Amino acid sequence: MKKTETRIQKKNHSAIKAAGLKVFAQFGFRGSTLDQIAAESGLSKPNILYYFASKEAIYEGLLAQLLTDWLQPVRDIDPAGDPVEEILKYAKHKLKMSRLYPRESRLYATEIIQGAPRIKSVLTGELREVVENLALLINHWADAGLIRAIDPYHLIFSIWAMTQHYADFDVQVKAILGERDHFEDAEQYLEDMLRRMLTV
Amino acid sequence: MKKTETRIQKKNHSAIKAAGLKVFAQFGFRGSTLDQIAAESGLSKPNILYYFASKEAIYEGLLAQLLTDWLQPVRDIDPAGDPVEEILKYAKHKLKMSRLYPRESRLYATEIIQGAPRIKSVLTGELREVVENLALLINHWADAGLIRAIDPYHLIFSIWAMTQHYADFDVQVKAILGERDHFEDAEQYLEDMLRRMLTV
DNA sequence: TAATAATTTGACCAACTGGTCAAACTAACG
DNA sequence: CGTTAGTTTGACCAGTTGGTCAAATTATTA
Repeated sequence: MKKTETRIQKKNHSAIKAAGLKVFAQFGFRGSTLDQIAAESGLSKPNILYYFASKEAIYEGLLAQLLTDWLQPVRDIDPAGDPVEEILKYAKHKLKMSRLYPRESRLYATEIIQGAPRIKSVLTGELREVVENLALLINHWADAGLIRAIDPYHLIFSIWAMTQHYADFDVQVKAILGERDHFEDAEQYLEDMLRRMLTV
Repeated sequence: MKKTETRIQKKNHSAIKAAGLKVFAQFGFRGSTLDQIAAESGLSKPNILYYFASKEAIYEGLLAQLLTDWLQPVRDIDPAGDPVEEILKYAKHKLKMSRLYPRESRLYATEIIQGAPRIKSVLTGELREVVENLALLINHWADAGLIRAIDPYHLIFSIWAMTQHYADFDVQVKAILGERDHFEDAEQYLEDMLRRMLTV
């Protein structure tokens, strides 16, 4: 492939992606403008289009990156590990992502809320497959008496919902709890919840 | 006040609000256009602006309605009732709202994700107050030994996150579970989770 | 039914949109 | 240092945006 990326190219590509992430995560695809991304990145609009073919290309690049980053940790769950600890590890990882990369979470949320027009095939393809495998594993663990019998899909949804909530609804959480960091309490709560749900 | 609302006014006001809800919930404020709302409502663009002062007026009307609808059930929680059943009743009500009015949930989600520019004062005002009272009540119940000691704020967040997830991430849920209704299973899971979290 | 009030619309506008392009500029390299 | 490849930009374009307005149409009521 094209490993030949100039120093300038590298810098500007990432500047545009960072700016695009910031803007798209807040306003969604249709609500965002190239002018906003230009202003945010410090580049001119034509200059942005020199590095990316279109507004959509920036957006789709971000989404693609995101999806691989999110799917991997699910795949990394070890079937041979301790079930409760493996699920807990995954949930904590997801929560950490919400704390460190809330914009990515919001970008994904806006895309899904809008009906996932550009990634529906990934949802019914890769994502579904990965989740199905995890569900099988959880059922297997339950059958082996290692965890309590539980609906694996809704368990997964509850982990996603709770962890992403702290990124997506950050303003609301802060309006209620104040500005100080609340992720430690959230982790405590999440761990408590999962342990109670998974052990008999 | 102006109780004098014509038959036509009533019809068109609600047609515009319904169309606005549909469009805003999908694309957010900035991503939505009056032309879309016009097409969706079957009215012409100037006609819409005859009933609402601006695009923003439609949006803010929807948000205001939504907020009062969402705050009321929290206020309706009965301090004299059975703690677990009261919390369960609220959670189930919230889940039913997600099933019956997913657009309202998505509209709220987009607004919050975008930083809640138009309702931040409500969040730090009414919402915060209502949540604080509920948190006090939950702590009170715990002190009385009626429920397990638990972080009331994160409990509330987990209820919100899980219930709204089924509305906001509907496409994703359906991509994984298929198209058939999954709210019954969700309710079962939610009830199981809350009972485990609230009882010793 | 005639007059009045409410409703609807076509034509229009200035600002903004994503995107183009030739020309100017800058970095890299022999 | 000169040439070439890579970068940046101002000017521009056609389509869309929220919103206006006078005129036409329709409903209400005396």
